[in-house]
Amino acid sequence: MKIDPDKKIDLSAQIANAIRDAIVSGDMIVDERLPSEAELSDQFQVSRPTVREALKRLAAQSLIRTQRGATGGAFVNRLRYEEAYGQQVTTSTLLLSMNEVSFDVACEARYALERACAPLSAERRSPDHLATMRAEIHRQAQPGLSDESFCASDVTFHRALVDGAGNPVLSYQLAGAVEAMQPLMNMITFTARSREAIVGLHTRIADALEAHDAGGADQALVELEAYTLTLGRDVMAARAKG
Amino acid sequence: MKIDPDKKIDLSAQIANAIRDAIVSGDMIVDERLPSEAELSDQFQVSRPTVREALKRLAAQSLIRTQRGATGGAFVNRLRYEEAYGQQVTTSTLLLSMNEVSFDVACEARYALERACAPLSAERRSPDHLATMRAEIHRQAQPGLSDESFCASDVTFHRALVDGAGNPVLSYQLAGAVEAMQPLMNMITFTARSREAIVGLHTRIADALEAHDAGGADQALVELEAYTLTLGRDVMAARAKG
DNA sequence: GCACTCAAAATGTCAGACAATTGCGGACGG
DNA sequence: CCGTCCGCAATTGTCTGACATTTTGAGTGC
Repeated sequence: MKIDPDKKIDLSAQIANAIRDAIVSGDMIVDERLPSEAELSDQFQVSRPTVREALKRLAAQSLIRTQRGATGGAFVNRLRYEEAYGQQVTTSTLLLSMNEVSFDVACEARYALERACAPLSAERRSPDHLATMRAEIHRQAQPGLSDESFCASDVTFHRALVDGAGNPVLSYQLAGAVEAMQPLMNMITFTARSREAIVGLHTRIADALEAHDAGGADQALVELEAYTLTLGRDVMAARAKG
Repeated sequence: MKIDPDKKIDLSAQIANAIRDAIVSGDMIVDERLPSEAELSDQFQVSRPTVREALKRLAAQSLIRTQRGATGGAFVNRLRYEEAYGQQVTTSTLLLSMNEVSFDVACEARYALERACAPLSAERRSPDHLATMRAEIHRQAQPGLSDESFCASDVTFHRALVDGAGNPVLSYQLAGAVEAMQPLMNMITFTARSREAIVGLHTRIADALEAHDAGGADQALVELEAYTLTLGRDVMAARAKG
């Protein structure tokens, strides 16, 4: 961890990569303190601003955290699920919006992943998860709800479904897929009739999970995917025409 | 986009967040040029090093790219799948290694997600995907292969399975789950007998996908998950004893 | 023994300068 | 008229040095 030739890429990027590799490979463990900025600049033979740019790169990825004061410094950060969620959602959202991912493709991915969770969720969902789903269903049935709020509630409902599987790795992976869909879903205008259909399917999902009925949940998800797809296609068709 | 009070968090973080929000919200579009560092420091009323730290944070997340020279500057970067893959894998790997995720939980998540891809892959896999799988199966049957190479080949095989679904969003989401498992898989010592069993299951998966047999692929994946689980548990038991 | 003060260490921020790179336009020659 | 070359200007990359701010801990006085 001392390589800094006259490569073409930034010194700060090289230093950040060197430290990142040390962290990922396990050479530096969680909560271990990095050398101070002055020591690093001495060690890498660069100036302090360059070291700082490297540290900011790492901080942006939540690989380190910094603390001021006498016993302060930069520390290897324990990457928590909540932080990782946020980055995942941001990245997934941008991927979808910048790469002209069609509604169909995104929808297919989302429901394929959710259906992977459904059997586990049917087995393990807690009363808490069921309560969250019931509450969101109730909210979605309110007449005055805006389209944005309806979508937000939809996301909460589906996240409860995913979390019900009791597998944090699955929850983490799914967070991106489900939440990144929200901007696409927000384009849909939910009529009273379509809301009724969705609430009905949500109810069937919650009922099936409560009854530990994996097959029923899967079937309802398949129908929900098909219905969501038609709603999305209607929007696209209307947009193409208008 | 001009908020900089005397908050407690770094100015560079605030500036980075402001610009990130502008990008995520769509206020800045792909390939749009940001103001120069001098202009930004003027606009935000901070010094140029502070602006640079903010830009490095964004660059670390692949949100912008920079270019030197007269017509250079910082540009909103089109986030590509390949870049996102890398970050996803790094993040997932660290999440697993830093949060004491058990082999069982990681394994369950991985196969749940792969099984979500299997039906789509059975429908759409190209000859290319099949050829990749066959090649990796052949490699895995070589006697002199190291455990690491066997694991790497395993990852390639499963990525071909996932890519066969023809859904880039799915591929992106799965990349993290599959590749982040590799360090855990590397702990396993693959005996000749266990390799034979795995190669057999891989062959069944490839055969099923070639025959467009979603059910067969799913069944083989279920068996592969169960078998991988026993291998992992043996390692854990041996480690606990020794 | 307790509270207060102050020094030291570290990060955060600033100002100014120079180096390196790159595109563009103008000058020059054919 | 056209092409080539040179140099300038704009921009990022890097360095130096300084000061501000925060935090801890040790010393000091009561």
